[in-house]
Amino acid sequence: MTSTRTRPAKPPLSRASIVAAALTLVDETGYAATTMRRVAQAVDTGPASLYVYVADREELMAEVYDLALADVTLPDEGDGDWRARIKLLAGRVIATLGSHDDLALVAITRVRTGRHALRIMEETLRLLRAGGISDAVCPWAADLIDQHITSSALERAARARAGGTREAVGAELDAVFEALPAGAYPTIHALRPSMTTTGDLAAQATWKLRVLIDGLLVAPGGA
Amino acid sequence: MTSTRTRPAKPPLSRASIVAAALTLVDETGYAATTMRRVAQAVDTGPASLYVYVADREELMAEVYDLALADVTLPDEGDGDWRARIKLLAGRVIATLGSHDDLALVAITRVRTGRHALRIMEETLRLLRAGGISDAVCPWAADLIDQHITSSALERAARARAGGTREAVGAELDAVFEALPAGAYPTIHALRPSMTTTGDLAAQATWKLRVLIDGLLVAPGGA
DNA sequence: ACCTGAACACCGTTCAAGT
DNA sequence: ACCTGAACACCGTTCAAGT
Repeated sequence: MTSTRTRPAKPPLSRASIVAAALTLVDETGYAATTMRRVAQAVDTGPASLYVYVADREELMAEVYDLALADVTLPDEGDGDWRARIKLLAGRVIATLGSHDDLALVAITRVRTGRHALRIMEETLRLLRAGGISDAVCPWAADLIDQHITSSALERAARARAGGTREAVGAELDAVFEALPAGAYPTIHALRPSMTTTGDLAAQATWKLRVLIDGLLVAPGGA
Repeated sequence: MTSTRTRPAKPPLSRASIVAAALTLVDETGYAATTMRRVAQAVDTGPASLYVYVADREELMAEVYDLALADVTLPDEGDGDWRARIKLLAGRVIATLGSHDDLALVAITRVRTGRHALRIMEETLRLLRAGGISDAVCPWAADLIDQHITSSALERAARARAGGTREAVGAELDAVFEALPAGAYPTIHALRPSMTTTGDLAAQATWKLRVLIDGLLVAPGGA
């Protein structure tokens, strides 16, 4: 015991500690509420000090995004063929991003060049190529999968945010559909039982990935 | 000439005129820059006055979103079978939304129950059903298509925003890929020629829709 | 040389006070 | 009854002035 301090010195400010604090804040208070001022508060400094380590909020959030992706493990040989592995990988990214509120919004406004984003992109392309998808089409396919991941993560985050009110949201939407004139919207009316009964969300997610990945084989450049 | 006024009286404030002014502002200055204060300025009043006609910015933007969709024409009998028509419809919605900056962001934070959104949803479901997609799966397919429309519109808006700097963006990304160690990212490295050469954007968009729609037939509940 | 208090130029929304 | 000026509680970012 060379020190008599009863509380540890707070860690010195650094880019990594700021990014980590921001991710925690995203989880605790949401993406929109994670402001530069609140992040500064979380690391016990003033907002101006953050700008020594990050250029702006967008850059900070891009770092937070990539930190979140660090949790994604790549599928391995035991996980099946290339299609099964791509589906598994995409599912994992959706689950991970979707658990951090609207963090996936970063993908909409930013080209992501972070370490983990690249790691996942490399593996996606590798699997596509292993599956015989032509070189010209691989980037298109990866982009399509990435679009699906982003929108699905945001959908999942919205659902998580609704949380306990999930039934309320479903009921509200069902009420909208019920109120629609059956003459003008016959199909919505007829499908109403299946429209709101989101039923098995996992089955729906799996089905979507199947359409996307198995659909690669029917498009030109597919096999 | 019963009036001697040299300038017409400005139209009285109304929900419709506010929404129309907001859409114009989105086109001229962008989605994020379309603030309540600027919309108020455009209709020659103070920001507080808007709240007589709309509950908040989110509701206003939902109205703007639906107004934009008014421009989308549904395909007709001459446009081919159900798959061709769904692709055509989706393509039109993507083109329309994508031409109004990030207006498609509305779809991420909101359940859209506007007149035109419902009109398009009804037609999508009708075509899916006409194609023999099972009732249980139709809502899933419509949702998948809707996700694709939203993310593609946002991608297109981002590209339009880059505008003249398109080559610069591509070159920047290519530089990132080139700088990657070929050892750690062999596939990205190998595919680099095809990665940035976005080549024919229209062909890519068509290819994606083909994967999605033709993929419906290979998934369970498809035919 | 490094850090930051205070300020700048904005936001969305509310509500008391006017007409 | 309807409308709105002024205020409230925030933002992201900058920079002069400190240590």
